[in-house]
Amino acid sequence: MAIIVQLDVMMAKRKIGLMELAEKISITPANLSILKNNKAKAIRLSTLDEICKALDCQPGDILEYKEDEDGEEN
Amino acid sequence: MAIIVQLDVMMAKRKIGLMELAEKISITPANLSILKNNKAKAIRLSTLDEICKALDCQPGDILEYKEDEDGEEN
DNA sequence: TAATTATTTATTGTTTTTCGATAATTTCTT
DNA sequence: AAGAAATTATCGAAAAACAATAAATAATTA
Repeated sequence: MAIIVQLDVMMAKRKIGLMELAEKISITPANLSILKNNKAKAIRLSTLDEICKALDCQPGDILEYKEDEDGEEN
Repeated sequence: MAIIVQLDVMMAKRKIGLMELAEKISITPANLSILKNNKAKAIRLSTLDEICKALDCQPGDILEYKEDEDGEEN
């Protein structure tokens, strides 16, 4: 797997914490944390939508395709 | 919903048709068509990965957040 | 125009995964 | 140390991917 979810950067830029963002996009902090730390295997476009709206950014600011280095499974 | 899947552009750029891409990423043409025409409600990161790999592009080339115009449901 | 190919749409069933709810744990921060 | 924030884990329900398939529509080509 070489798709990386990079929420940290935009969150820092917007100065918003996980709790606050979670509330804004109506998702539990637990699930947002999973998303934030690349533990999610899929994402609903509606969720991506909420995130982009809340952080005022594009999917490309959050999702990155990185050439497979070794040592990844999935 | 304001997340748009824009596969057409990159496919044209790479001169690859739906059938060929579908085979490359190991998904049925039917399902790829659904994805291509914004009928999908979610996407597996593994699928996004395959697409980026096959089209040699970034998620941001394929996914776009567009401010809600009216007349969309979901 | 007819035949062929590519694409879209629809249906059904299986499997995967999100997501809420919750609790416990760990990591900041003050 | 105490409180807040973040992570991790578990369970169950609902949603959705995806395969397989078939049928319909659009596009291409002979």
